[in-house]
Formats: sequence, structure tokens, C-alpha cells
Amino acid sequence: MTDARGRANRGPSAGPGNRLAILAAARERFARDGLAVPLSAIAKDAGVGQGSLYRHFPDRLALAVAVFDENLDAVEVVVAEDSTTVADLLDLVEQQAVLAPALVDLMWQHQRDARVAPLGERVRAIAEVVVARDRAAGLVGEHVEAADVLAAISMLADLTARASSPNASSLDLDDQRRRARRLIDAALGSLPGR
Amino acid sequence: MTDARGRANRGPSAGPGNRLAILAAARERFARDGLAVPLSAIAKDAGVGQGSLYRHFPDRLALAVAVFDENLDAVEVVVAEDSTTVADLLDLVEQQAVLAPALVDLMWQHQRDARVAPLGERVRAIAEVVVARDRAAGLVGEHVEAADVLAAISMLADLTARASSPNASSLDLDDQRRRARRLIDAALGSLPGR
DNA sequence: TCGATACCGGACATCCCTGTCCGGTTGTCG
DNA sequence: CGACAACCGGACAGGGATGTCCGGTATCGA
Repeated sequence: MTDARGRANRGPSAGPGNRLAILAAARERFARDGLAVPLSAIAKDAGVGQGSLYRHFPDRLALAVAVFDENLDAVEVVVAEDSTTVADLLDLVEQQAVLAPALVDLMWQHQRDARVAPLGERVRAIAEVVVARDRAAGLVGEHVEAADVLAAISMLADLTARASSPNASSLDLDDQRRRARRLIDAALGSLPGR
Repeated sequence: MTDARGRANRGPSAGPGNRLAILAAARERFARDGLAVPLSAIAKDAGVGQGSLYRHFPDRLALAVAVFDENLDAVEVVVAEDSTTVADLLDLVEQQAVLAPALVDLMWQHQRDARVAPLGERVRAIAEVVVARDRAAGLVGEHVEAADVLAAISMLADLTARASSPNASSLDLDDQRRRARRLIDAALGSLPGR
């Protein structure tokens, strides 16, 4: 028998290939359709039976955590460079389109879940590092804290998600996104004390 | 027979009471659970059969439009007062919790729908009026446009929706919301030219 | 070579939401 | 007073997603 990708069923050891295919498909789907995409669709994209998907990832959360864990690895690599600024971070959010919103969704909706909480910690740590760096360089208002950057990311992510939804006049939404970004840049650049 | 509200089935003329009950239930549900709440739940809340709900409002959109049309009436009354500022408008968004987000959702997701477009126009008009007033009073940066306020409302609404979701540490989320609001206030107060 | 084993894929039962349809009830009019 | 008509409520079929289960297949060890 051959599966959808033309690979023969290799029995007991399809190796890690199957798991990786699922992760890749999940990342793409989460990014395009949001966190609520049917898992069956992900399985189909990965060329894998639903059984395999549920065996590797018992539920949606497990899959999502795996995807974002991987994703944060990449972000941390970028942030490790000294030249990375808050603005770069926000660029990243906008580029990843719906992936960042999905992460934000996940974090807020399941922050009590033992598997999700560490993700939140990682995100917070990333924000801390970049804010500290920017504040030292004067790129950001003196009173800006990591939590402010997180708030900005949440807001921007939501708007970006809308803009990449399958619908409607992307022109208006792109305009909205640009304005939102400008507002946030302005705010972070000159945030007064409370 | 008596219905859930103890009113007898009055046959051909239950009057407008039924319609109003549905609208009230819908408003409350949309506000608490978002735009995607099952219509059957709304019908139950209203003490009305699904048949009646679908007779009055052929689909979810029709119901949503009716709810928000009514809602915008109220907002317009508030805005008509000369003393209403952009900040007041944002306050309104925060107070209405998830209702505003639901409206924003609806507007972006179905902006091409002939029934929804007018809602968008009304919102835009409201923003125009208030921005013009605030700009004259110097309450807002010279380069702030109505579209900027709309972007701000969208962002704030999303965050507010999260904060009123049934889940998790409202403390953190409230903090996020406050920070977001502060960012937006700061941005609108001193938005530089592009 | 041949059986045991572990994993794979997809069929399937289940659940929930949607939107329709129909019997029942109650005012109204002749 | 009786028949009609309008409206009401809830049952029900359709569609889709979820998570489970089982027959099938490739590898490994004897």
C-alpha cells in the first residue's frame, strides 16, 4: 500500500518522518486557518491517518504546544542576536501572519494548562530580553516594560489574523494593520510614566 | 400551554414580545460568548422555539445585524453629546466587553454583505465625528484620522474579548487590557505625521 | 523462511449545531 | 358559535468534527 505522499507504509518504523510531517502540516494549517482548524484536515495534509495523528498527539493542545515550542526555538535564535529590537519582534509577528495570533490565543485560553504555561514563560522571557536591550539603546520609552510589549504583540497579532483571514478587502485590513503598527510604534517609542 | 417565561401561547399575535426577547437574549449571549454562540442557545435563553428564532431572523447574520443596529443607536445617542471624546468612545468599547469585539468581528468578516456594510458606515461616521471634535479641542494628535481610531478600537476590542472569556487569571488579562489602553491613549495623544 | 510485533491508515460511532418542518394552540371573523 | 388562519414550539434530518478501534502491512528475530 502507498500513502498519499507516495511513500510505502513502512510498518513499525516509519521513523520520525510521520511525526515531522504532522508538525509541518499543523504549522501551516494553524497559520492559515487559526487554532480551531479540524485535526482531520491536518492529518489529510500530512498524508497520515487520523489514528497516527492522535497517537502522536493525544489532543489539539498537545499538537499546538509541539508546534509552538518549535516555533519559539526559531524566535529565540533570532532574539539571541544583539541587533534584534522590539521593532524586529513586531515585524516577526506580522510576518508570521496567523501563527502568532494562534499562539497568543493558545496562551490566553489555556494559560493554566501545565503544558501551555512554559510557552508563556518563554515568550515573556523573550520580551524581557529585547525590551532591556532597547531601553538601554534608547529605542523605547523609559517606562516601557515587557508586559507592554506583550500587550502590543497581542493586539497586533489579532489584527494580523483578521488581515490574513480568507475574506474580504485585504486593502482596508492592510491599512488597518499598518495604522495599528504605527500607533504601537508611536506608543512604545514615547510611553510616559504612569 | 405555557412557555418558559410563563406566558401563555397567544397564537397568532404574541406581539413584538417574542422578537424583543430574542434580541435581548442574543445581545447577552453575543456579549458573553462571542459571535459564534449556537443559535439554539439563544432561542432557549429567550424562552422561544428555534422555529420562532429562524422565522424572525433567517440566519445568524440577520440576528447579529439587528442586535448591533440597535446597539449603534445607543452609541450614537452618546456621541451626539458635544462632550463625548475619543477616550469616552474607547471606554464604551471596554465596558461593552465582548459586544464590541463581536461587532468588529462581524464587520470584518462580512463587510461585503449588503446588510453588514451599513453598520460599518455608521461606525466610521461615529469615529469621524468624535475625532474631528477631539482634534479641534487638541485632545488628540494633529495627524490622527478616523481610521486610526477604528484600528485602536479593533485592537482594544479583541483584547477585551479575551479578558472577558470564561477562562483564566483575569488578573493578568486585566493588566494587559490596561496596558493596551495606555499604549493606545499615548499613541493617539501624540501621533506624529507619517 | 516464517511468525511475532509494532505501527499505520481510515472507517466508524458519537456528539453538537444548523435550519426545516409539522402538529398544536389561540385569537379573529363571518 | 364554528371555522379559518396565523403563529408558536420543538422534533428531526443533515452536515461536520472528534476521538476510537480494528484490519492490514512492513520490519525484525529465530
